[in-house]
Amino acid sequence: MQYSKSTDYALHALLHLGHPERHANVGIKELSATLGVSESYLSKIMSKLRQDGIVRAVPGVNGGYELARPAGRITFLDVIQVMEGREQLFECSNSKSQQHQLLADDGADEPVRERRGNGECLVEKVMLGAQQHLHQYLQEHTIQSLLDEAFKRHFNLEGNKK
Amino acid sequence: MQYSKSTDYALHALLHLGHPERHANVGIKELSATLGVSESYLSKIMSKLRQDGIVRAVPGVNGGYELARPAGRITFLDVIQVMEGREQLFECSNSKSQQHQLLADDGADEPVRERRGNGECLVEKVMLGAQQHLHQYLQEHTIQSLLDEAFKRHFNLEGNKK
DNA sequence: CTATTGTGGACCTGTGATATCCATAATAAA
DNA sequence: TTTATTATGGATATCACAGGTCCACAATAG
Repeated sequence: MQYSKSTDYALHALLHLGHPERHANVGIKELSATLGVSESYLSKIMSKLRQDGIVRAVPGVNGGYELARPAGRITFLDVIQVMEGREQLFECSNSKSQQHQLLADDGADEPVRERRGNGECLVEKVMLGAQQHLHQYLQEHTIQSLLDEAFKRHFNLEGNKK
Repeated sequence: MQYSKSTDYALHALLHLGHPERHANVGIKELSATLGVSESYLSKIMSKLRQDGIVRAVPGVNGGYELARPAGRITFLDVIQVMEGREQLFECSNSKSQQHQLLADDGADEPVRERRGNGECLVEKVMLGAQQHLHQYLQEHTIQSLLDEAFKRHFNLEGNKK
């Protein structure tokens, strides 16, 4: 259970695009060279980011990519969901509510069922909670906030050197 | 990016074993029938749980499985890590610290590097934070806490019916 | 000794991640 | 308008892994 390399590449590419002293359009060549990823593969990723409105792309001479909105409004969650899809973290495979009566007192009049009629599995419920926690955290971190952090460190290091 | 079915099966199997009115050893046949999963596949999963000390197994007539420790000390995280492995949620693939200078001011004297010499990638750092949040949540939920929740609901429903 | 029950290895299949290559479309500059 | 540049999308290849089956073997109770 790990985020894919595509997500890695996407995040780093966006950080490059979000750099304050970038010119408007960054070509796939520059991105490819910077990240050390092949142009062909990286362009697939950028294409996906474009389809989901994270970046804009312009073909032709001097074309390239740029962020479609301010870096502060591109969250980690946004990027991850584009690359990894929006399925939920966990799905109970016993959705047919078969003999899913984990807690059935055999022979009792009122078996306690772990899953109730409304298709609600308690395991799934816990995992949904986990997912919500995760997503909330990922939403609080944006391309911009990471850039800020990087610059903060830069200046701290500068200060220490003197 | 989703937890595997094995994790699903494992959690449900443990809930079955954790049921207060279970006899000591539950055979693979009973588990298989309850979960609706083939014996052969489920036994692989139980084997794994045994190797990691989550359950105990005894072969032979009247053999079967039982929890190796109280249900309150078997957390969701425990189970997930057995089934999914213990790799971290995200790993920066640019570990060779190549030209990973995402924030390099071209031509500036002091390029700000997103990754510093100590192999610390800021993207990875954010993701590690996410992982910690997730793990903390998953550690707070145990097989026992889910059983308790199920029984609580049971009695609430009972009350409503009268 | 025998029936029962878990263990572990070999094997199979489909799917998805990672990646490459190429033809095509769009665009700016000459 | 032509040409060079740059992004797009389809086809394809490879590989690992999830999910699953089958079987021989070991351990155990009666």
